[in-house]
Amino acid sequence: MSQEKSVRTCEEVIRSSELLGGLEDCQQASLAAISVKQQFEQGHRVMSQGQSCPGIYLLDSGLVRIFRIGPRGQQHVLHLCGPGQSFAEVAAFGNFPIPANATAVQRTHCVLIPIDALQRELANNHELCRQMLSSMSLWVRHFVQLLDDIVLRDAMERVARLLCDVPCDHSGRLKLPGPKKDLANHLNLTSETFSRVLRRLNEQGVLDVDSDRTIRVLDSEQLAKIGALAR
Amino acid sequence: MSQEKSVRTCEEVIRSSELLGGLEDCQQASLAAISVKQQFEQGHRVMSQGQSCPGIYLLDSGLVRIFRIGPRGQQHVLHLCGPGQSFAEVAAFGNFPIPANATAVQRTHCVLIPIDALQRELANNHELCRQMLSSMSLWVRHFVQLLDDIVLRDAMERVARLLCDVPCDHSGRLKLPGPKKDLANHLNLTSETFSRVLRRLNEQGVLDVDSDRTIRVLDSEQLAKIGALAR
DNA sequence: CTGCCGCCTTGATCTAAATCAAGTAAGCTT
DNA sequence: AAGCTTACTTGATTTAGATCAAGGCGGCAG
Repeated sequence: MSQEKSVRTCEEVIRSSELLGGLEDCQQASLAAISVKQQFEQGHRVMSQGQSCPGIYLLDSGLVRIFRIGPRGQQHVLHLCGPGQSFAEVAAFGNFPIPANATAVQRTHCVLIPIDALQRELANNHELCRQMLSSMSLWVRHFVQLLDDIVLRDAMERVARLLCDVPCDHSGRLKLPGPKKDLANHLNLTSETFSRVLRRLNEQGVLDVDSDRTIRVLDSEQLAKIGALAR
Repeated sequence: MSQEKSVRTCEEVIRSSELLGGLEDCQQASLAAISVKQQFEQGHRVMSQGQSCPGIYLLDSGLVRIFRIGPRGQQHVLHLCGPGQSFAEVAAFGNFPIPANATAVQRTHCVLIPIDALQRELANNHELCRQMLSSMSLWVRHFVQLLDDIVLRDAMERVARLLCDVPCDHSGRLKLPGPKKDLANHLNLTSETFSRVLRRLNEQGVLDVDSDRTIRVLDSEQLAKIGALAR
């Protein structure tokens, strides 16, 4: 139900993507021309570490878990990739093998911009290059922030931060962008700890956990303070 | 003593830098033409979070600690920047305020490529753009690796990895690239833990700690195994 | 309807590494 | 040479969060 989103064209997906949405129409069109639509069922592997990079994936709908695996088989979720976001860009621009794994958390529709066409475009299109350089800089900054969220902040601070970053409707209601266990893991917490933190925030009157993945923020002031929003 | 390195010209420093060493001579020359030499004394602040980015710093000699500060004043060392390396590139390319602090660990000589000249060069020089895009991709990969070293590996594994990455002379002797406390902090360990891990590796016959910052690797096989070098 | 399987919650216990607390040693400045 | 300071080592104790264990609850397959 509500899976009729896949009617969007490649060009529409490109236009509404964070990575390429800023390009001019003609550039978007030329990328769209050589793009391919792909669909992944829930739980299916999208790519694996070490593979050569097929290109850039842009998400139309669904959710993809990007993760790495440790020496004892533990997973770490680098990124929960939602609609409008992209993955495998880093390997595509850097021309190295895929550095992480990806599986579909839900059924997912996406557009693949094949690597060779992309490289051709990059070789010719200076403006594209400049924009992607800027995007990659932001991406470095993002990971640096994640890194020292994990290093410098405790469990409650990390969760508060996450909640502050999730878009929130008029009445302070927000929807978690994925399963709690994946969100927790992304913050380097167990789902147990995540759950306990939410409860404590609830007890302190900062939050109200509605239905499963919906949360109402009662005191966004306090939440921001816990998150220590002096980046 | 041995501080006579500062005789190198801007162009020489650019040529031997990891970031810009791959450029053509004429490009290097044009950047050198507008570069400025700077010197920082031990302990001096080079830049602070939130400042606007003055440009790219390339290290000629010395050592710079790049770090962020947590809500309780704790530091996290993102990068110990040595000769040939650079810092502030990310903010320069992304055009945002400096996201970290920097102080000189020792007296440091470096070359600053001012931001405006750099931006001009980037606007005109497609090849430069492409190379920097590739560099930033590698930089993302680097931080992702650091991130899940910290998340997925225990203290001994992290230290083993660090030691494997440090260049090592013919007879297995290597020199730590900075003070132990900074290296430890970079791996999200205290210097106490770092010290204890080295002792254990010594007891296990993998290492022999020579003088203060020099270590002889006795069993590099074993060291690599502990580091789980299946990236 | 029933049984199973993920996801989540909650409580009890455990543990890796932090923190605290002494030192030692090397490099300075005076 | 005496006195500082900074880097490092080593041991004892603490702790945040992980792990283990036991349900609860909702969805969906049969």
